[in-house]
Amino acid sequence: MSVGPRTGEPAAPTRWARAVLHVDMDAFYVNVELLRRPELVGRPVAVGGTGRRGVVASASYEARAFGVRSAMPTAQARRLCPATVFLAGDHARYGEVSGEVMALFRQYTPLVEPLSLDEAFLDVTGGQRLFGPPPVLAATIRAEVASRLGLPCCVGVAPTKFLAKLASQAAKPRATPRGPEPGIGVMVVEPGCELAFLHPLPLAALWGVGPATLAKLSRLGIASVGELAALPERTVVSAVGDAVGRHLHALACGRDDRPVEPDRAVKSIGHEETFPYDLVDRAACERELVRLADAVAARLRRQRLAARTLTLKVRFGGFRTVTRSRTVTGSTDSAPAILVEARSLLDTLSIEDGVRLLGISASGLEVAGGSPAQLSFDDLDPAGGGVPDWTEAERAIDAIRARFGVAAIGPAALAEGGGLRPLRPDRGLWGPDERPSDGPLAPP
DNA sequence: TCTGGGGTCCTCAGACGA
DNA sequence: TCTGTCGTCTGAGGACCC
Repeated sequence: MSVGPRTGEPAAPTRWARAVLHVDMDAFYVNVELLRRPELVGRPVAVGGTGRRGVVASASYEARAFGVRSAMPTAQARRLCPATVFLAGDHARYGEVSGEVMALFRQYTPLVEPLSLDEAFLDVTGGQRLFGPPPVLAATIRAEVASRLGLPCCVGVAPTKFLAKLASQAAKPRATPRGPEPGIGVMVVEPGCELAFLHPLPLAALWGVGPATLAKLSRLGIASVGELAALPERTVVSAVGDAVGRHLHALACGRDDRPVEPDRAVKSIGHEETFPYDLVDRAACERELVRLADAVAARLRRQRLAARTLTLKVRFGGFRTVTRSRTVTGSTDSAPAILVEARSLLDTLSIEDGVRLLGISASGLEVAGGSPAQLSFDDLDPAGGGVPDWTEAERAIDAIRARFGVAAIGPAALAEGGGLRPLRPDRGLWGPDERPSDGPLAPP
C-alpha cells in the first residue's frame, strides 16, 4: 500500500531523491522462539522475565489480543491471559539471529543503521538502478527475510527516517479481540505526499512524544500532528522546551534530514539488576557491585574502550531512584577501579529503605589507552592504599572467558557454594529469575 | 502481589574560570 | 580587589525508545 497520488495503482518507477526503509521485525523474540518450538504457533506466547518482578519483553499477537503488551509486569500479563506460555528468553540467540538479519540487509546497501536487535534503517537511495524502485526493494527484502530466516517483518518506505518508521508501524499486523489481523507488510509514503500521511496521525505517533510530552502538548488544545504543525514553533517550544519543541515541530512539518548512520559510536556501557528481594545490608550491596563492575569492565575491554565517568544507580524499596556519578581525569576499563568508585558513591547514600536495584554505567568513553595516563582511581580509594594494577590479570581473565565461558573465572567475592555467579548476558534481562537459588537473596 | 534492562538525549542547577 | 556575565563542565534527574 502507498500514500501518494497514485494510491490504488501500481507504483510508477519514479526516481527517489532520497529513500529510507525502516524494517521492523514482528514480535521478534517470540517469533525466534517459535522457529524452534513450532508447536506453540497460534498460541498466546510471551518472552520476558518469568519470576516475580519480571516484565514482558515480547508478546505474540495472540497474547496481545488479550491486552498483553511488552513492558507489562509478567504477573499482570498472567492475569490478563492465563493461557499464555511464558518463555524466559535467550538473548544470545536473538543476537545471533539479529546478526543474520542485518547481514541480509547489507546485501542491498552498506548504509544500515540498526536501532535495536529487531529493527533498522536502510538508506537505499543509491541502489535504485540495481534493485529497482524502493517500494519494490522493500517487498524483496521482506520476502527474503521470510524465506531465508523464517521470520515476519514489516517495512516502511519514505523520503525520511521518521516517516519510514511511522510507515512501518502502519504496515504491522493488529491484535484485535477476535484475534490477529494481518498487516499490509509494506507501506510506502511517496515523495510529495508526506504531509497527507503525517498530519491526520495522533500526537502520540510522533517519535519522542511519550506520556509526559503528550500531556504538555494536549494542554495547548491540540490532538493531531497536523494541529501541532499549524502552531508557531515558539508556542511549542514554550510548552515542551527548546530542543524538544523545535525537534517535534520540525517533524510535524515533515522536516527530518537526519542521515542513516551505519557506525554510531556507543556513548555509554552499563549494567543494572533488579533483585528478587530488596537488599537490606551494605555487604550484600557491595557483592552485587562486584558483579556489576566486573561485567561493565569486561564489556569496556571487549570494545577497547575506557570510561571517564562512572554512574551508580540505586532504586530503593519504594521505587525511588537516584543516581550518583563522578568524572575523573584519565579513564579506566578495570573492574577493581570501577568497584572502588561505585563503593565510594554508594557510601554517600543511606540504604535503610532497602535496595531494589543496583546499576553501574560507564560514560565519557574513549579508546582504551588513548588517554595519556590510564587512571587507576587509586586516589579515590578511601583506604588510601590504592588499587593494584590489574591490567595483566584482567587480560588473562578475558582470555580465559573467551575460551571457557564467562562463568569460568571471576572475582573471589562472587564464589558461592563452589561456583561463580557472574552476570550472564541473558540473566535477569527482563527481571529476576524465578529460582531463588539463582539470586543472592531469600525472602526476608 | 506492579512497575526490567540497555541505551540516548535533554533540562536544570551549581561550580568555576575567563 | 570586587562584582557581574558568559560559556563550559559536571552532576542529577527526567523522558523516551526498543
